[in-house]
Amino acid sequence: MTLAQLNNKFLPDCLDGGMGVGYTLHTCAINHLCSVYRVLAMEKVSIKDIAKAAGVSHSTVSRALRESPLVNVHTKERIQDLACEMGYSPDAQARSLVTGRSYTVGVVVTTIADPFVAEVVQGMESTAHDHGYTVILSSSNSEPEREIAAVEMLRAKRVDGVIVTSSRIGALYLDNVERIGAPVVLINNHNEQSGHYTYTISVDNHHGSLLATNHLINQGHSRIAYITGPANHSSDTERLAGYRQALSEDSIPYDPTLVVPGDGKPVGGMRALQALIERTQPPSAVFCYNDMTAIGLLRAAREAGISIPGDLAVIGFDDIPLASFVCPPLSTISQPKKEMGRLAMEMVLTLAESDDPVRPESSDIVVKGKLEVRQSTL
Amino acid sequence: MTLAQLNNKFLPDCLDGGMGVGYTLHTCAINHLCSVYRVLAMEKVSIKDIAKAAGVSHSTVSRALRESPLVNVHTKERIQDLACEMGYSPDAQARSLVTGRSYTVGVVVTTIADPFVAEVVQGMESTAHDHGYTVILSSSNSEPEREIAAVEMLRAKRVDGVIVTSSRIGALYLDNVERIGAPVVLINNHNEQSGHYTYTISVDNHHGSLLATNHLINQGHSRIAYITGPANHSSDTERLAGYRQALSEDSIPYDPTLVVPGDGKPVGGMRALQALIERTQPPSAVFCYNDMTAIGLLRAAREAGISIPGDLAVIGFDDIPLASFVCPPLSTISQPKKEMGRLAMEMVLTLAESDDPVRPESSDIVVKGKLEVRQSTL
DNA sequence: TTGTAAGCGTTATCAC
DNA sequence: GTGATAACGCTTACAA
Repeated sequence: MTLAQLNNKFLPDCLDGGMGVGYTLHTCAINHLCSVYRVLAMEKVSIKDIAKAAGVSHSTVSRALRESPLVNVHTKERIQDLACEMGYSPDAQARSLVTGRSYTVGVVVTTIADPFVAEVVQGMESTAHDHGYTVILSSSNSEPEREIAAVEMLRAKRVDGVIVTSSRIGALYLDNVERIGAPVVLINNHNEQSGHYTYTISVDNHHGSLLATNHLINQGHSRIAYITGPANHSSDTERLAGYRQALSEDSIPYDPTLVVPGDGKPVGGMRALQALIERTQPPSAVFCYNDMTAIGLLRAAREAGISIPGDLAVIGFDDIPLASFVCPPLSTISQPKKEMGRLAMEMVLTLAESDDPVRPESSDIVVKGKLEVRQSTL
Repeated sequence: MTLAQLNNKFLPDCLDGGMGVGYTLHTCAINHLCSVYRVLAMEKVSIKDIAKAAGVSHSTVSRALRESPLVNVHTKERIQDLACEMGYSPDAQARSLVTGRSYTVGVVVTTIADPFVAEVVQGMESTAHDHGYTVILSSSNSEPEREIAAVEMLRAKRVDGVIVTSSRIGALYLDNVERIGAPVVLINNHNEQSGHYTYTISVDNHHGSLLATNHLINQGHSRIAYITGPANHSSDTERLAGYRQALSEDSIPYDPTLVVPGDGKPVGGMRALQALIERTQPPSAVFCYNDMTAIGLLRAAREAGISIPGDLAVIGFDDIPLASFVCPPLSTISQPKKEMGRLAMEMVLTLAESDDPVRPESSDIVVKGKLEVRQSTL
């Protein structure tokens, strides 16, 4: 059976919908047809191959495949069937080369293994998907040079936009941002001296901190400790400030020795608990920079025989999925993670799709966290 | 100052290393130079622009930028400096179009918010990075048609390979796999009737199940329940089989009523506990399909006032990060998640880079889990 | 050592 | 309606 003969056997309902971007081709029934087609499909079939087989020019094929009205409905169908039979898959790169849009956005994270990050990324991916975009994932491991290398790589891949979570890069970054050509939005940016000419999504750390500290105060605590996060993160500075404001609003004197250093990870929380219980006058409650810190603290407390919340009330920040499953379930400030991912993606797509060459100077969305009361403070 | 004049001001140490793929361009000191360059960088600069500025042909530029030996060392330097100054970024898509390699692999997951998946993906991403590849992430939400659409999209993006985790697609898939043109490796494939002409990485479910059940038996238990995972997953079938074999090896009669349905999620575990304690003769130990199930069960037990492991010993499967932090810390079978991600990525890259057109019929790597004893069984 | 030209798979602008 | 033809930015023979 020759190719010409096969080409005459058109399948009627080969396509199950408009081809649009051409991703629905797979549904055609040809899958189960003559194995000769398999072989044909092996060799990448291009628009030109279809043109040759259909006896038309490649531009006609292009039009037919993109549902252009500028093509005879009959030949359009014929071409679509043929494309389907031959196992055609449009080359997104070639298309991007001429259209200038890749329908791809780059996402730079510290590590995807961080449950907080993972949920944010899920929000991003799903909204990207809804808009017909795909996501390139890149990890920075919190190393600035890896982060900037990732951005450069994304530039080479001609992404339509970039989202960076928990960026460590500040002023140095901005120069690169201007060169990248695609919009860059930062989510929970951790750098102190940024905040000019950028697009950001971030949680209101100060507000969340007020919620957490006030909750502890309302529970009757007045000796309240704060375990810090990693140094030089603006989020930590802001959370500390909120903690101090809550204290002062209730006329509770601020005791700097009750601020003990952590690192945003369980081990930091474990060490912090040690430091706290060694004090002559330990606190009755503690507000931790984040849930991971609180969870480490919880674990150390269990090992040290300290009852939570009896001896010590504990509240965290983030509301990672783990928080409600630890023992006791952890009170915390819930960040709308998926929502933030969604917002970041929508912002970057809006920027990418605006044909207005001059973008707004900056755009910063601040979302508010929510107090989640669980057993660790009751 | 004209472009020509600027072009004469070559920066000496503009590049800090071999250009290779051209991702190190950003490090050049020009960042802080004349703002005229900024403007130039705004308009995408191509190899031809550099050629024009340098007064050579664009092929010479191409060679210079790729460290080809076929170019005068002096002009090479001149061109590299120029490229750097002008803020050149190579177009990976254009390059891919001609070389046929995109240095990109697609990763399809159920959801990245699953901590198990996230860790596997981290293993993938980091080894991809080490090999100079990038990762496109796509979520299937466990919906077969979304999964297959994702694969089709990846085909359009001309990825060099695809990794699918926890695939639900079976025979139907294989046809598509043959058409994709790029190697596809499945990791912890969940489909019953697959297992021919594919490349897979999976954990030895049967073996892990033996470990878990034997551990419970060694602890003196003989009434041991099993909470199943989602229906029709081969992993569940295999774990159940391992459980049964362990029982029979110790001459413990198999009681089908001790196998209660779960769904692989906490809620399934919570419901399962309810079912167990309502029995006249409840089990003294329970082996859960996975950690999420066990964690739900733990929580329900706490609420029902059942002591773990006093009243009921519990063991899970997976060893997600959460497992060691719940209360009591959960005994489980640890899957080498990052390792599996690494193996999958290396397999797909090996397949992609082998210029041998005929690939091995199939290649299946089975890794063994490890018993992780914690307080929930002691 | 360098330049010319062809081509990768598209879309887009013209004519016809 | 359709078909040449020219891009898009790059690599790579083949010539010079």
